[in-house]
Amino acid sequence: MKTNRETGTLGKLVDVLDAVARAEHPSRFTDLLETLGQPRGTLHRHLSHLLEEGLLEVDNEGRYRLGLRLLEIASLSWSKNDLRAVCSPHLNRLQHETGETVHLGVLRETSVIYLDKVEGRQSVRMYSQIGNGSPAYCTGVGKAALSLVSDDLLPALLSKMEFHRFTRSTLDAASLLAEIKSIRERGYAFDMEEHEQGIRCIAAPIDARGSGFLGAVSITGPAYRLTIEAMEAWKDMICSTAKAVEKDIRLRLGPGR
Amino acid sequence: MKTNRETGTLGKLVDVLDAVARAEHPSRFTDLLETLGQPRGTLHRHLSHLLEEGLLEVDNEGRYRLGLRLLEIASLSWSKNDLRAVCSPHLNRLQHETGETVHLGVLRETSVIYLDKVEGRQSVRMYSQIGNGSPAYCTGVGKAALSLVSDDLLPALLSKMEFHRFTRSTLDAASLLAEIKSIRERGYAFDMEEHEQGIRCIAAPIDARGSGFLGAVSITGPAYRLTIEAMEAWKDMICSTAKAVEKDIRLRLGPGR
DNA sequence: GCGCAGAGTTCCAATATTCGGAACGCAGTT
DNA sequence: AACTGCGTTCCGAATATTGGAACTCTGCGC
Repeated sequence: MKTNRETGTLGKLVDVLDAVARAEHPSRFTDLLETLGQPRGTLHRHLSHLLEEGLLEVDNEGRYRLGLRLLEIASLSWSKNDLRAVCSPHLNRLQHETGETVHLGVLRETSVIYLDKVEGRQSVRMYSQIGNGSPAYCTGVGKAALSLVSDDLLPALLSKMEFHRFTRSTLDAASLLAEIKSIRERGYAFDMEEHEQGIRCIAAPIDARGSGFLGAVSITGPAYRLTIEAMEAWKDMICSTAKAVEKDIRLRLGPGR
Repeated sequence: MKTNRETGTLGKLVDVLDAVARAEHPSRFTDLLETLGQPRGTLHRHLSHLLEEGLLEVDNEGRYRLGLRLLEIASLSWSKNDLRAVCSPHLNRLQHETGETVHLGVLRETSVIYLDKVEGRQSVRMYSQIGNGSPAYCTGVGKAALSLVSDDLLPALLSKMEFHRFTRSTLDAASLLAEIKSIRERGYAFDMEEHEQGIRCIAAPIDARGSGFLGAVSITGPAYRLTIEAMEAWKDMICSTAKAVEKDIRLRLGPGR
């Protein structure tokens, strides 16, 4: 369980945050002791420091939760995200023209992090949230973004993935590579209920390498509305949206100091 | 600029995060050097560690931004927040019955942090405000929450506030205390365009001391719709919502392990 | 009431990290 | 070629972290 990074104290502190974040229930001291394998004294000091900085909170029964300070900082991170800001009007337009839920996500290692979302009017409640990480290999946004990864980096990335079979249609390691090739040819990606049964999606990649991101926009909805025909009808719209975003990014990054 | 906390290394690292978060534009090495007053070598190491952990990102022009990792962690923090979860259905109902935007916020020191928001109109759930901190003394949610603070803690809290006059109606230190007293009597708070010209709000306090929070729900909207009459008509609804939330919290906290 | 077990806190000498001044590299300028 | 702004690397000294162990405080069972 010892991740070997060269980040000294910070690494261990982040480990603590992570353990608290991932835990199913609010963690008690002893739970963390076991999860992290840090010595008692050390863990205790880590916890008090994190508490004092507001990154963690503890209730009167000694259960640790993530602190509000994190929300506060992350909210700033979100509001200042360039890619998100550039995409915002495009997402709204896409939502308006299709009536379905529209997402913006970026690739981070082997998962997708959703940066923004505009919900459809007729919103069937789907679980997807801003900041949420989902596996790249079984989401439209993820596969579209993966299609931008260059061939020399791809194998390393794929080898880091753990392929869990969420539905009957979830791809495995072998078929993913083929899928990526065909996404490159088509220029857009489908998610045919590969992550969640009954939920489909069509996504187009956004190459924002210049600003350090590979991402995608997607249109998501229930399978009975996102028929093959509907998706065919929208493919040009979503691809041109992605292109428009890429252009906006170049414009903003070029002159903008 | 040396904040004297006893959090050793962590304190300095958080300072760096904070500096990057607060900066108007993405910061360069030298900017941070000046803002933080840390020695070159030290700052350099701090930055590389934060980079390696994904808490910061740097573009090819050496400008630092907050990393996505923060969004990811904060999203977990948000989704697991008990108060938020308990309130969610109540907020939806309130939004539905009034048609206006509904907020949930909690008090953190002298500011309010918004935990959730249900927007009027297309029920687009935006992250925008969530996590955002606003001053407590000039927002409905803030003043309602302040009304729950006990008299012996209040002076210390008030003395930490900086009263900035956002609009003609923004309260100052003197009037805030009187206002808090009358909120206690009434049981709910108004924001009569005290933070933003043309925006009003009515809020009811939520006492979740048991789980460590003081908060409030609010209904926000333009002054021309939130007339005195409209707010009068909603006061019972919002107060009973707050009471219902408090009851739900007790239920959930009591038996809940 | 007594003692035991579990959970959390405090202590402190040994050690590994951090600190921070100074020197170095590397553009782009004059 | 010398200069200046910007960032990186180095290394002895200073300091924070480490982690074992002892201590406290419950609550529980006998």
